[in-house]
Amino acid sequence: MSLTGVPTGTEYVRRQNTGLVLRALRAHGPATRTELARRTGLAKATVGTIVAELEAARAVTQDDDSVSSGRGRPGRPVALTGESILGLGLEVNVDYVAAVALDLGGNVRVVETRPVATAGTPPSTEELIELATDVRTALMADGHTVVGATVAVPGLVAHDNRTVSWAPNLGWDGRHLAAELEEAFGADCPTTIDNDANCAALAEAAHGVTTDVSHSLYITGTIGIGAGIVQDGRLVRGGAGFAGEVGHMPIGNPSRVCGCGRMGCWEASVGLRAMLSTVGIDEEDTPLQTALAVADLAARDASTRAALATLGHELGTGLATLAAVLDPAAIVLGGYFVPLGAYVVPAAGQVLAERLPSASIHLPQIRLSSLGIHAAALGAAEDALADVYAGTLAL
Amino acid sequence: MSLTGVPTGTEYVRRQNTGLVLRALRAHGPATRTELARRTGLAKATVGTIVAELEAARAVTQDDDSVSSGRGRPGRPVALTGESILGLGLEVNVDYVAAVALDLGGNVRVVETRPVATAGTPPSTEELIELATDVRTALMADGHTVVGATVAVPGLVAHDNRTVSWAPNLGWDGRHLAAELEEAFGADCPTTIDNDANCAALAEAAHGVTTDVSHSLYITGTIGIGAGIVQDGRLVRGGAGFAGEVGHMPIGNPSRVCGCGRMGCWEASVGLRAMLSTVGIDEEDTPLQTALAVADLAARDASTRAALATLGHELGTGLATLAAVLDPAAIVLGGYFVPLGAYVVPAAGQVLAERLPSASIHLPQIRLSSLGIHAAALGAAEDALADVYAGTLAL
DNA sequence: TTGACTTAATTCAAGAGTCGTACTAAACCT
DNA sequence: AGGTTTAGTACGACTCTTGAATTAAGTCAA
Repeated sequence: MSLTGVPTGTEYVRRQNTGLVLRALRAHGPATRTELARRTGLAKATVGTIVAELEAARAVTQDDDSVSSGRGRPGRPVALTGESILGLGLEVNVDYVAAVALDLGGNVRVVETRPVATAGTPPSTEELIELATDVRTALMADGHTVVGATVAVPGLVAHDNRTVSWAPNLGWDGRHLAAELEEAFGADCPTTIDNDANCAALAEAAHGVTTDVSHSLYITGTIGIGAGIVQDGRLVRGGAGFAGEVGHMPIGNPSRVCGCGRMGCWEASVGLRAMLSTVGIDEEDTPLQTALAVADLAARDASTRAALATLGHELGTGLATLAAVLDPAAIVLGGYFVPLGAYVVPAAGQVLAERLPSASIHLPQIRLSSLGIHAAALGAAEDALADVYAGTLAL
Repeated sequence: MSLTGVPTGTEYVRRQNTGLVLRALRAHGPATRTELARRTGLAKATVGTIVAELEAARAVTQDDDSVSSGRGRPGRPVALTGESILGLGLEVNVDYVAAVALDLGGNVRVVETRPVATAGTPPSTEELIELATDVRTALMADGHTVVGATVAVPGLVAHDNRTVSWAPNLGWDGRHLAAELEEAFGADCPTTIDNDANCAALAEAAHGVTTDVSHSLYITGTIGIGAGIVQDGRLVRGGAGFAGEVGHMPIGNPSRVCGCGRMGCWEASVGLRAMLSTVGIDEEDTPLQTALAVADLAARDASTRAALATLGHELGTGLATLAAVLDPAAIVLGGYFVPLGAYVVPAAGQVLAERLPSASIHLPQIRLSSLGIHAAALGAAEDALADVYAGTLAL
């Protein structure tokens, strides 16, 4: 309990209220100044000056067509513009690097994916930096301003959100990735790093299936299992930034050997490899293709369906544990679970309901991710814009 | 992602900075205005006006003895006073109700415990209200101001922090406890409710063994097992307020029958009853007395020590799971674990270390609670003062 | 077509805060 | 007794929000 907080001045108030206006525009769409005053609780005069400032910063634009609501002077709505301020989201994975640019209106402006240069080896830092700088320079050439970048990494990210602590699939121990990217960008483009599950959780909360709740849990499902935890709209990161490393929880079949060498890890029961070995299918190029092949088989074969139900049972056991600890309103399954949802979710949901700590506790809903392959990159872009919506960033 | 936040004015800035000054005084003790300016980063003039305001509100007092540091005009330090502003913490348990009054300086002014009126039955709401009003009127007669009250309840508390959702040990389903207490207090004394594990976690973070970290996990150990989760100095409460209900996680010996009727709940392996049945001792009046008796036996008997080590192993399995999810810097064991720490912690720590998701992750320290029986009530009192330190409360 | 009406947006002065500078206060040192 | 040094205050400049007054821009009805 050391001293926390910084001295606050009146400019802080302006920033706070600017963020409020931006969030009001994002949450409920374009609106006149008067309507914004109603939404935010600010005085009309205040909204007026804030909107003027945002207009000068090219964050919002005046809609030309004035909207009349019957009587009186018609209002001139302002809308978040996609032309100026963008957040850049980057994603590194074992077989590709990807970039997503998101504008203030919540629209995806750019999506670019590049497969790894030499197949079989993970991408190098250079490949990521090249993609990032390419996309950024292209955007700037079009007159956009990239206010920040965030990289989603499959691995442990230190609490400073600037250093990769451990990414065994990439072989990137302890890299100062954020600093390297900032240097490559040259100019002012603050860059942070985050875990891919965290980013995906943010993406679902902002654009996916958990926009309606503020406490959610995202489960990645590939070879490893990870979690992104959202509580009160904010990510739970843990003391050192390593929260959500749920793949190696001692849950599920205790006799299964995990890739980490231990026995009984959760991902040894519900990870992709475990699923394949119970179903008896070979791995394809990507987790998603593999899952689709399994889904195909399950549609025809009852024993495959039974195996997937068993896996769903183990999945539910872990979800019940997580739900007891975190009490999420919704749990989102991502990765390979998405194509197999029909076969896995019922069993998981049943275990979840059975193991609820008390009947008074609302059963968390299990939902399937809707964002597809670029969830993490999208969440990273959202994160890059977070400072803008928070009002922290001077525009 | 709905619209969050409220309009902010300049008075908000004052409140924020007032909280900053109060926290600076709490964290590092009495100080002159100049020293406070240095600690907080505020201008000397600002500190001057804030201190004057706090003095008028009788929150701080001028130390009479001016402290000279060699040259120059000596400073006149101000200190948080214990005479005026107090937080009232209340605790309900199966066999007693307790009250703790805490002043701004962090000193406990009053501790009062009342055993349940009719032995064998849990306390009634009336007994709690009587204790609360008695203590409060006595404090007010002495000229103190009670700025708020918080009740620690062994059970589920709804997210509004005003309603008990489920307290099977008390038989208090759905009570509007906060409203009842506020009515009994009559005047202005905002009252909230919180889970006892949450309160104890707060107490340890403010006055116990986790003052040095901002991410911690508190485990209660009585008949049931609960957890209080602190992340970034704030409690993690979950979507409906039910986070930390870890007693019924499916962890540990799956063949053990839990009091809830299910199999394999964690508390069926590490709860007090489970411990007693493995050790072969009868329950005494309170969990603590029971634990002391067991500790006594363990000091002499090797098989008891072995049984406790086994229990420690199951404890460690659950802690490893929790650590993987939450990444706390420290884990605090409370309740009956405290007297048995020497026999239980080594085994638990070993499992925790073995099951760490990655070698890159810092091993959470296992610590024993230092606050004794009144941890929850103390944490409740701390919670009642939280608004003051946050600067939210007008004094 | 014109004037009343209604609603949107801006202007303006008042009030609340912080901050840096200048100034006063209170000790010690020589 | 006067100089030096540090603590605390007074004051004007600046920022920000707010409510009231004012201006702007439509509809509606006669």
